[in-house]
Amino acid sequence: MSINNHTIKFTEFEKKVLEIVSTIPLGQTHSYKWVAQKAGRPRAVRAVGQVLKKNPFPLLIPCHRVIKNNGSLGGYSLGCKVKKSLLDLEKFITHS
DNA sequence: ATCATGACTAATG
DNA sequence: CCATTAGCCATGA
Repeated sequence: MSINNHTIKFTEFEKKVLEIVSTIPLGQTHSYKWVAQKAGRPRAVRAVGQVLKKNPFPLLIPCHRVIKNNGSLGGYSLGCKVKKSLLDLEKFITHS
């Protein structure tokens, strides 16, 4: 039994974005814009989306905590329903 | 090098 | 509140 030694190639931009998203604490949410800014590319908002869409480890990297600037959900690789559920759950947890 | 692709945003009707 | 629109950008083909 072995785990394939796949080498995942990351772009600097990707690494930065993923890293940043990883820092978002439980129960909190931020916009794609926010991430873009933190990554030093204030306008690369759509690009951020691209990265999150390819997110290798959903759940491990809390990309579900990233929503639109206007407050609406935005998308999610595993489905918006899941995203919403997770956010509700986390809100519930941190609110208890 | 060029082009299409979005998990976006801000502005407008 | 909904629809459309132009601007913007890192990627991959």
